[in-house]
Amino acid sequence: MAKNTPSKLKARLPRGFVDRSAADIRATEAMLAKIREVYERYGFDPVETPAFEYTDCLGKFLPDTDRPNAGVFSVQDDDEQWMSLRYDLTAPLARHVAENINEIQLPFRSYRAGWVFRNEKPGPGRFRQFMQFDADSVGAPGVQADAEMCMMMADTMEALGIPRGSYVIRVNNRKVLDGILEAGGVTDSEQKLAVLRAIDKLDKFGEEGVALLLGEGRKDESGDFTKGAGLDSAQIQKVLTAVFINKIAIDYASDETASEAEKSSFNNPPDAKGYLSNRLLCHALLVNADEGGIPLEGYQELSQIADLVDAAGYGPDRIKIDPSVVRGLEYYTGPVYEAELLFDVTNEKGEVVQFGSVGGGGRYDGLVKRFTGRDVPATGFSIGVSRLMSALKNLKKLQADEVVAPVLVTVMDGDTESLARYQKMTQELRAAGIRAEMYQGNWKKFGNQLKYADRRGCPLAIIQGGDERAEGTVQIKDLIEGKRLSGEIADNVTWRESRPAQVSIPEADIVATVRRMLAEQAEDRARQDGDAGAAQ
RNA sequence: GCAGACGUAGCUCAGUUGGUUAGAGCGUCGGAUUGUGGCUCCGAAGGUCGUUGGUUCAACUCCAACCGUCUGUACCA
Repeated sequence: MAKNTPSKLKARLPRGFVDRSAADIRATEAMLAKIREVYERYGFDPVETPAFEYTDCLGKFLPDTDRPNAGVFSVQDDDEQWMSLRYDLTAPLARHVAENINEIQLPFRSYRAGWVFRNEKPGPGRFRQFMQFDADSVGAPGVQADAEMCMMMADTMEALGIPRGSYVIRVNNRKVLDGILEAGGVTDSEQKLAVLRAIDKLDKFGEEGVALLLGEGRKDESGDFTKGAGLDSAQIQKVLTAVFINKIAIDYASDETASEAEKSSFNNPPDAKGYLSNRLLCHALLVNADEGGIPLEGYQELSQIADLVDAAGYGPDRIKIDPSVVRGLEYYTGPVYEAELLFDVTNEKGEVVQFGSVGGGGRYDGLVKRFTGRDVPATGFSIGVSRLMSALKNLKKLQADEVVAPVLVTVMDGDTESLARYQKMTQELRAAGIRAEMYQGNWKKFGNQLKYADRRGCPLAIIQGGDERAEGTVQIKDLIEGKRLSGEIADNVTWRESRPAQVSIPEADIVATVRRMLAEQAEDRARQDGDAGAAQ
């Protein structure tokens, strides 16, 4: 017999993309709400741009004829213009501001959450579609705008339930890195990039690894060789000293010189003997830079940020000046910052994974100017919502209060008059604000209706057959309690006939009874959660 | 992009020095039980062994290419 479906279509998800479950969506929504609340409180307003932009507006990735989709997903419009799916939310914002520059009142403070797309190799925790949540101040030239961004990031982390000490916002300045390279005699742009990449690998390969990458290169465990930046040993030393200064020369503040913010961060993390002072660190950086012949402007800006956040009560446990922060290679022109989690993140297999940053940003003074020709300084940051969510799952800080499944109104008789009665009961429950649904499958198999309710996690089932209707009652079955009782009954006939956890009530009392039973179940859940919490 | 490992049922995995008809557990569906979930028992469906080509009397097994997954690495706005 021939196969009747010879060319059955295979259902498959494109690699690097995921379907999202109800639980994921609800958790994401909860996170977005918390982030939004912080941004709103800081006086930012929502603005949204579309997923597609003309490719030339997005930045450096102009489709070339060989690989038009390298890095970004691109398509050609009817008129042959190249369009691309956005790969971040910053470039589209710059386009929006430039296009509406005459209507927009600067400084323009806005936020947006949205999906972005990158056409690159997916890996664990790395997808080709993921969500970012950005906030930007456009037309804000001073470092006070950058300092504000850092503080807002810190507040956002805490609003999401990440305790102080479990995250840190690290701040650097692109001008610092440029200055170091300049003083080190690194002028070739390829070489500059190689140096920045090497510095960025600190958390992955350690200081020795970075030193190798700054020099000849480094061989990884599989024997693959990565070519280095080719600096000589004097240059390497200069770069390492300037960049890793707070690792090399840890300079703890004494109580006499500490600010209130620094004092409040004392002993946090708990076993720390003292604390690094952002202000003293910046002082040391300036002195060092001066001696090393490195331009001072970047350091002066960092120093201002240190003073600003300190005065606002943000200690180095929350916002830390760190000259090793690199942050992307493209459009940043001044302060750069990134949010890092300080607790271990484990994957499904229970292994600790390198997590990296969960958000970052910086000053991009040139981005709007590309369109307008006039200086429009801007600064902003982005939170990687998808990444952060997988980390929060770990910390058990995800919105835990599960949405309770609907009450199921079962169907005993399928004639229109009966169906109308069931439908009316369902609507009465809904009108009372109770999630409810009428069984929509094959009603003739009553066992399947309860099986459905069980697997769906329904808390209650409403049952009214001919007998109940004749006496004007309904049965309400507590499926949670019934499940518990099932453990005590081995024989199926007894199990069926005993109708466990089932009450008979007058039809008029459905809403009140359902409401009461749901409340009781909620109390039970709360008690169990409490017990579980206490046991930990 | 580069290197390596892997690819057998919806899932987790057996298996074959190349030889009739490829197995198990779990899951799914049906029945025992036409008005009651779970347990138990009985039964069924589900595979061109990743794809294509090659070697061979014979390929799930050997070879090649491709596709996909995973690991490392490169790139990462």
